Amino acid sequence: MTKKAERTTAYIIETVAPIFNKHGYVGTSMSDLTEATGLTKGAIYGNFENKEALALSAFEYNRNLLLSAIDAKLSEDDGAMDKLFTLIQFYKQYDVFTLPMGGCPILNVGVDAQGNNTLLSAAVKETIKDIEGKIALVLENGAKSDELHLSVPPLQFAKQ
Amino acid sequence: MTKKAERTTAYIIETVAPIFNKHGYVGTSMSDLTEATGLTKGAIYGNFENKEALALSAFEYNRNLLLSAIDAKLSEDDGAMDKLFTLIQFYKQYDVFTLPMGGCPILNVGVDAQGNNTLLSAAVKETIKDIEGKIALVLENGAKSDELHLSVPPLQFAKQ
DNA sequence: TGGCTTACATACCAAACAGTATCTGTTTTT
DNA sequence: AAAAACAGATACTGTTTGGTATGTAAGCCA
Repeated sequence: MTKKAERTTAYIIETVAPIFNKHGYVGTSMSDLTEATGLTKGAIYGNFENKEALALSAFEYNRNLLLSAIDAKLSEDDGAMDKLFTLIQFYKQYDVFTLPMGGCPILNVGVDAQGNNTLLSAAVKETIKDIEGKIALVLENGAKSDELHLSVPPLQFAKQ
Repeated sequence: MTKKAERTTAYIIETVAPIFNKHGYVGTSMSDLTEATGLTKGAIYGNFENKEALALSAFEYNRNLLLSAIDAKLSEDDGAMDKLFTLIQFYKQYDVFTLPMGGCPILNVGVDAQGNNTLLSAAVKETIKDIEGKIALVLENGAKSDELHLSVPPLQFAKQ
């Protein structure tokens, strides 16, 4: 059986992730989090070093949700063109997908952390590169498509 | 001669606008603003009712900067297609234009105020409609172009 | 130039902030 | 079942928050 603390750590992240995503880092207070989780500050600070570490974990949680959803969509089809098509389909209903986590985490955290939080900002940039890499891979594997993928990928995320 | 208070009110807005735009509403403290302006809280609260009113004025200041820049670009040419072209040119160097005001105010304030600030959020929506209206007008005036302008306009701003 | 008015500074407030030291109850392990 | 380890609650810290009441100096008009 998983240790008690591991479960509450996961529980905290799950509960806290959409709140951080909606209200931003500075816009989310520890009181908001204790209220939402039903736990106390002692419990939260027992599982996370500080607020920033918690926010980082929360972002990574949302980020993984998003990345695995993309991976799932990409593995549905075989052809490169088909992959791209379902990916575009996915981004067309992107807002309903990101609704439960409080909007696009990349956009929200990206804007929020811009001038405030170095660590979060770096994590966002890395995630964007990750997704760009995934798309670039699809393009490269499809030998029929040209190499315009250098300028196109960034536009994909901004659309939402 | 303009009254003293009017000038300091304008000075406060000019100084404060990029700060609010960069750090967000909650991310900007009154201390940040007193430090940046060199004034005291008494001075600021003498010219603005509260923090929210100040943030709103700051956004409207950035918004006007943006809108008048668009208007200036649009009045350069005559033909509808030419107007659209220079508009796209403008959005291609949009990031360097919005750099002095701390990034795109619509995106920044829009994301920041999403779940937090009703007034700011409404002001952003109104601004987006304004810009959409300007583009729609260009499309309508050019009789040669179709009426795809219902779905296209929203994409223009997200690109940055 | 005098006296009224406006503009700004000073000093302060209660509330909320992130964070922590300590204690107690509950799991594990032996 | 007893001992050791751990998870979580309580109660508190110093600091910063937005906001204000009062004091003072500058601006303005007669």
